Amino acid sequence: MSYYDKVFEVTKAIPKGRVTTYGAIADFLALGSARMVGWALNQCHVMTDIPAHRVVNSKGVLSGRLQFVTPTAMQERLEAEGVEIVKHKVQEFDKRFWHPSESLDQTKFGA
DNA sequence: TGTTTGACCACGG
DNA sequence: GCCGTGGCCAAAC
Repeated sequence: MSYYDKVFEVTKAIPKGRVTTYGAIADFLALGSARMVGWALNQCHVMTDIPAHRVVNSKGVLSGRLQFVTPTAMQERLEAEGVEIVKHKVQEFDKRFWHPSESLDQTKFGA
């Protein structure tokens, strides 16, 4: 399983209405850096089953929105799941933040 | 082989 | 708020 497959697995495991960060995924998978996560997610546009809109940067900002079909698609999809977005930032980010270790077993991802 | 780029992060000015 | 710097690792050129 390559590192981006792990990123996809974790991303797909993000609960609806919750968000996580590139850094959290990188930390959970011990990939070495959050940049790998961003790069992997950049590839996800070809994957139809990856909720990449639930992944934001460390400040809760939808930094990847420009990679979606439309710059607003990411926000709209999040709002459809109950996540409020203002100025491209997740509201109540600390409450909506989800860490992979909260639901996943790290030993399943390579450890 | 070496350089640039990227949906990042943290810190500093 | 903006920009620069250093670190991170893989892909593309």
